[in-house]
Amino acid sequence: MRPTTKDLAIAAGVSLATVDRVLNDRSGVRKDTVERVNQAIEKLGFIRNLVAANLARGKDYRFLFLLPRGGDQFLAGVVARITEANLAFAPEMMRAEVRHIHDSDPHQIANLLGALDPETVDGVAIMAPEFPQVRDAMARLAERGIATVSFISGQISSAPEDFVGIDNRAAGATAGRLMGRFAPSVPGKILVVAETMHARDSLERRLGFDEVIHADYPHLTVLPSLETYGDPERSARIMRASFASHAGIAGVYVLGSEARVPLEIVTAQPTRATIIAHERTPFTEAALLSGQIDALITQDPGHLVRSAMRILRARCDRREILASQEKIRIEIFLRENL
Amino acid sequence: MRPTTKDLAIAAGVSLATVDRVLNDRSGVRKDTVERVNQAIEKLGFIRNLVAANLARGKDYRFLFLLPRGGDQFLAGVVARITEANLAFAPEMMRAEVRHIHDSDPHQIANLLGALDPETVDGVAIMAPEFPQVRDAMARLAERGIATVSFISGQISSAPEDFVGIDNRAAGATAGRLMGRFAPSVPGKILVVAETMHARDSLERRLGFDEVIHADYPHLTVLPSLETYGDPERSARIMRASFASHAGIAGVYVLGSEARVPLEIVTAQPTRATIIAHERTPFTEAALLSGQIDALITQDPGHLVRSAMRILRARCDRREILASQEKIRIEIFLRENL
DNA sequence: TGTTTTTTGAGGTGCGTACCTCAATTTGAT
DNA sequence: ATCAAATTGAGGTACGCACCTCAAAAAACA
Repeated sequence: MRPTTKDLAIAAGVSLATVDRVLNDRSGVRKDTVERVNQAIEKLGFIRNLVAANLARGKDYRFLFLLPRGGDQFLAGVVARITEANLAFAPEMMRAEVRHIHDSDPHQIANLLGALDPETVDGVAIMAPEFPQVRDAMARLAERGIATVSFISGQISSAPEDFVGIDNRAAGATAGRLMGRFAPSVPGKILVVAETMHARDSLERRLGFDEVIHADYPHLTVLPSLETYGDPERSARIMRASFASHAGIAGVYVLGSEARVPLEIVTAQPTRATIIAHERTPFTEAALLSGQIDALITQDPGHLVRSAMRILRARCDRREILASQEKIRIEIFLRENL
Repeated sequence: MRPTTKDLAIAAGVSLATVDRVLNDRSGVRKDTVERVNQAIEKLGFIRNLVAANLARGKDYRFLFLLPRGGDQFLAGVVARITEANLAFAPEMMRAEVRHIHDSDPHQIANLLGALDPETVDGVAIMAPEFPQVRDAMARLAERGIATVSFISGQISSAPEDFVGIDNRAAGATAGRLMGRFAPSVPGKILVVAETMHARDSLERRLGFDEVIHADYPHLTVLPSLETYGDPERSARIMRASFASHAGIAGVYVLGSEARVPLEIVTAQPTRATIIAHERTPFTEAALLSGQIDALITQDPGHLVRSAMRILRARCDRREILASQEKIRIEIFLRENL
């Protein structure tokens, strides 16, 4: 059986009360006593029963996901996974809510973060573009004892362990490698379509993509990124224009998670181009199956959500995480492994 | 706050004892009383606090992983993940041990399974080839109240929800697709190397591989599978023979998880061939990074292990699992997304 | 109707920990 | 040595539930 606090007390030659003081680092214990208890912990291999601890404390973990408002299918998937995770984590006393933000309004975001009450929220996962105000607000949250992680789109400042998401440069490089290997080995042009190049994710993906293409597939020319601004009409217009002005488009790389319009335009062209897109949504899935898309680079929304919650919980408990479980993989989907 | 058994008792108009009898379906409660309690559960949205329940019961979950004896790097990785998972799941009172078996001795395996004591083992994850004896032994385990899942290599009989691992046909198909797209579009031959074609996994992978190649890349000819029987010398010999007798080998597909020898032989050849292998090990990883291997089809050992443990635990608790979390993905690794 | 059987209630104990109080002991400063 | 301050011990209650016992109430039967 696992050693309990009682065993600890006996082994350290102190009382339960003292063990308790050490474990929850309350004041009023001499240094050498603390040391003795810690040695006993080491010696017995004591693992604190967090389950019992939380029972006693009556604690549950309440987390918040701050996500951009928007009709994105990918985001919808994330929200669905949060709902699922609420069920899966209910026995472990974890709950998460979603709150939507205008991702172009740093002021609103900062205000929202500032208004969070440590009494009602234990941790926040934030998906927002980089703004100094947001970064500062996150820092202040930490001071007030609310755990934070950047979610999917990392803040520059954030340390790797505070970021839940993929390495977007590597994701772009992966897309580049696939494009290079899938496209014919003859000179051709690559169209890159993004919602906006103001987002850090897009920039990094493009960077990684270009690196690989330039290094290993010099016969391919990557054209300047087209920005759709999430507007279907604009999207269709600029894409048609590109096809009109560039002959020999061999591939299309859709950076963002909204691939519908770009895809329609491409498939309407007479020549076949290799298409690589990001994120798995009902739409991209169908397109991959039907052969319209050649490959999908994705991150698993379910994993993202659960990972964020586990990390926030570990932060609350001042515990280490199991790094290998929390590393979000850059997944490649072909029709066969969907 | 979440409703407790007390709230339930009040809402149902019965005593705590009766609620307890219903929850743990003990006998001695009239049908309509059971019904009333269940309605109260429904109405309040009562979720039993499994954590407290297990505390009270003093229960912990002890699982067993039955793995083939063998020096395979992939298997070594699995074992390492089990050790890790023991740490990660310790707060949830789950433990797992590894026991090695001779995977060619169904009798020994069946005996071992038969000797398991429900008092000391709550669940078993079994990685073993298909033998009637093993299947029967697994069925008998279930009767004795020990949960079982097939691990990595599924038994024919096993229902999908009793299997933790990937769809090997799809994995083979994925390899086929990559091979088809990576290899030059000119006639060529594909070498397939396996440890043994007696294992179901190998057969299925080959099947999926062939399907895709035949359907979409008719210029490629898939040669009969070479079997290494895990013997490096034999392996080297038959591969050299193949290269000697076949001109124009465009690709090599390494079915099993031991790619070292095949790779050495291939890279010693004057002509460059596309190489696709399975499983991520220190060796294949290095080979992918150095460009010797073109792609890796993998399943995540950490995910496999944790998934098996979560599923076994859910079985013990007679709970549903979160299917999306337990689906093991067929991962594709290129150098860029490693 | 009385009698047996079934069902229900009331209450207790314990799981491993948190957190509280109060008194006893030790320590440090003077 | 003396006194205040810091440290420690002993013991209690609680968390939500499982599991036990015993008695009371209700239902089923004769």
